[in-house]
Formats: sequence, structure tokens, C-alpha cells
Amino acid sequence: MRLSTKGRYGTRALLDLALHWGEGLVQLKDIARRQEIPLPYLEHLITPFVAAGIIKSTRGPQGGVSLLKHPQEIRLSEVIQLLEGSIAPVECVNNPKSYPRSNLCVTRDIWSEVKKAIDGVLESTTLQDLVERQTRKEATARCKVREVVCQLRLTK
Amino acid sequence: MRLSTKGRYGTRALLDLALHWGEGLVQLKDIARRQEIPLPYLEHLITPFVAAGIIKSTRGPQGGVSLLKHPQEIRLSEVIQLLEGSIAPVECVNNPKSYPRSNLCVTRDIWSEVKKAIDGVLESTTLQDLVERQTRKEATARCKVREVVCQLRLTK
DNA sequence: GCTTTGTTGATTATTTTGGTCAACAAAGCA
DNA sequence: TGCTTTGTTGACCAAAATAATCAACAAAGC
Repeated sequence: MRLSTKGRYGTRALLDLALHWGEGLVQLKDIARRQEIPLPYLEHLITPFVAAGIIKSTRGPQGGVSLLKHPQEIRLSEVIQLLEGSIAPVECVNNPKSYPRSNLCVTRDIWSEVKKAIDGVLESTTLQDLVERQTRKEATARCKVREVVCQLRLTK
Repeated sequence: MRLSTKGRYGTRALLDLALHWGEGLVQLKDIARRQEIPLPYLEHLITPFVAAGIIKSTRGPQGGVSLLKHPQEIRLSEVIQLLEGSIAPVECVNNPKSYPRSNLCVTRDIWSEVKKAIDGVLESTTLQDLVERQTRKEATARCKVREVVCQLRLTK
């Protein structure tokens, strides 16, 4: 049940773009550097988002990519779907007709429930949610003076 | 996020054993035939359950395997754990210390929530639950006479 | 001791993963 | 115009995981 690097890298790349929302174009090489993703690999990760109209790209000097939709409008379910395809744990959950015994198969029902549980989390989380969490985490780590235990330890 | 055949076959094999609970030993070749699992492969799938004390095995003529615990006592989470290891979508969710930046990583938090959602389903489902669902499904398919639409079509 | 069953470890083919590389296309600037 | 900078595309490849298979072995029962 592991997510491949495609899913992990891709999500980080989209989060990086969301963090730069409103700042114009962001270059792939900068995303690659910040998120520690090989640039030639990142290029392939971006493709499906451009095709899906979620990312706009511009070539040439000072070119780059940026989100076409507000981070609030981009659900994680959509991101993972584009990167990894369906998150269904088994194929027959996507395509019941391909599996003639599916109407008697109880294990299939369970995998279907697992899929719904995963969907529940991914559907209800947007890139904007991630941005806000990140901002909150960074604020906490910045060591507020009046706190007894200095949070700066976190940045070590 | 796909389950491998290990997880699917193994779950079916355990369900098969649960369906024969109380009937003594079941031979691997019968499980293999009913569940359409290659016998030499099934042998390897059974091993971890024997090691974990969930299955008892006896060699020799009329030997076979059987559950050591009541199907009610065997959770799907345990089954999948033994077959596939942790269901965490990313490694850093299992082992936060291995990933020094985890306390700032918001994507990790989301994968952790996904893991919890999956766990929720698998922890709350036992083999006995699957047995009961199966029984109920078969009863429905057996075409109750007073029903207008004959459910026998399902068995085609 | 022979047969039937499960156990174990080695081996293998195929597929998926995780990239890399090179040729290309468009945009901007001298 | 031609050069540089960026993204695009498709071919390619190595490594790892998957999904088995096979053979030698061990125990149990007749």
C-alpha cells in the first residue's frame, strides 16, 4: 500500500507551487532544488498537471510554471489521481464488471471500504490546507519569546 | 496504493479457513483450488501466519492447516500487516525519527491521516465479519421464491 | 519404508519504479 | 536573424519488487 516517489514528489511539487501562489512563474529547477527532486524526473511529474489544466507553463527565459487554480480549489484526491491513477487497493474495485464474481466477493467489498476511507481524507484536503498547516508549523518553530520551552530546538 | 497479490491471495486464503472454522484441517491444495491461488505460492503465504501463531499446520496424510484463533479474534489489520508489512503510504510515517525534517513536513502529516483512515477500516473488520457478509450474500443469491426479481441471475 | 502432506531456500521471469538522456519547441533578447 | 533560456516529449535503462516456480527436505500416518 505504499505511495511511489511519483506521488510523494508530485505532491511536494504542487505544495511548493501553492506556497508561491500569486508570485508569478516558478522555475522547475527551483522546485527541484527546494524539494530535492531530480529535475529531469520532475519534468515528467509536471506533465499530467499541465494536461489537466491545473498548471500553466511558459517556456523561454524567465519562464516557468504556476498554478492555474487557487490552492483552495485543488484537492489532494485530484493530485494523487493524476500522479498515480486510482488509489483503489485492488483493480476490481474500480471496474466491477471486469470481475464476474465481484457480486459474491466479500473481500472486494472491504477493499472498497478502504478506498472510501482514503478518499475521505484526500477529498477533504486542499493544497491551501497544506499551505496553512505549513505556515502554522513554521510559526511554532520560530521560538516565541514568552514560551518556557524554546521551540528553536526544532530547527536543529 | 495497490495491494499486491500477496495481500489479496492471503486474505482470501484466511477467509477460506474462516469459512471452514470448526471442520478440522483444511488442505492447502483445496484452498489453492477454491481460491485460485498457485499452490507453491500459497505455501509461502501461509508461513507468516504459522509463525505468528494464527494458523496451526499438520504434515502427513490427511494433514492440513486450520485457524488457531476464532475468526472473531482475527482482525484484517493483523492479516495485512503479516502479509504486506505496514500499510503506511510512506515510510516516514512509520519511522518519524528516520526523517529529520518530519516535524516540519506537512505532507507527512497527511499520509499519516491516510494511514489512520485505512487502519480504521482494517482494525474494525474481523474474519468473522467477512464470513457473515459472505453467508448473507449467498443467501440473497439463492433466489428467494417470494421475490419478484429472481436473484438467481447473479449466479450466471 | 512408502506415501502424503507441509517447510524452506534458491532461482527466475516479468513488471514496476525511478530515473536519465537527447532531440525538440517556444519564448525572449541582442 | 541567431543565441540563450526555459519547458516538452519520447526513448531508453538499471535496479528493485512482484509473482511465482522448483527441488530438497521434514514430519506424520499407514
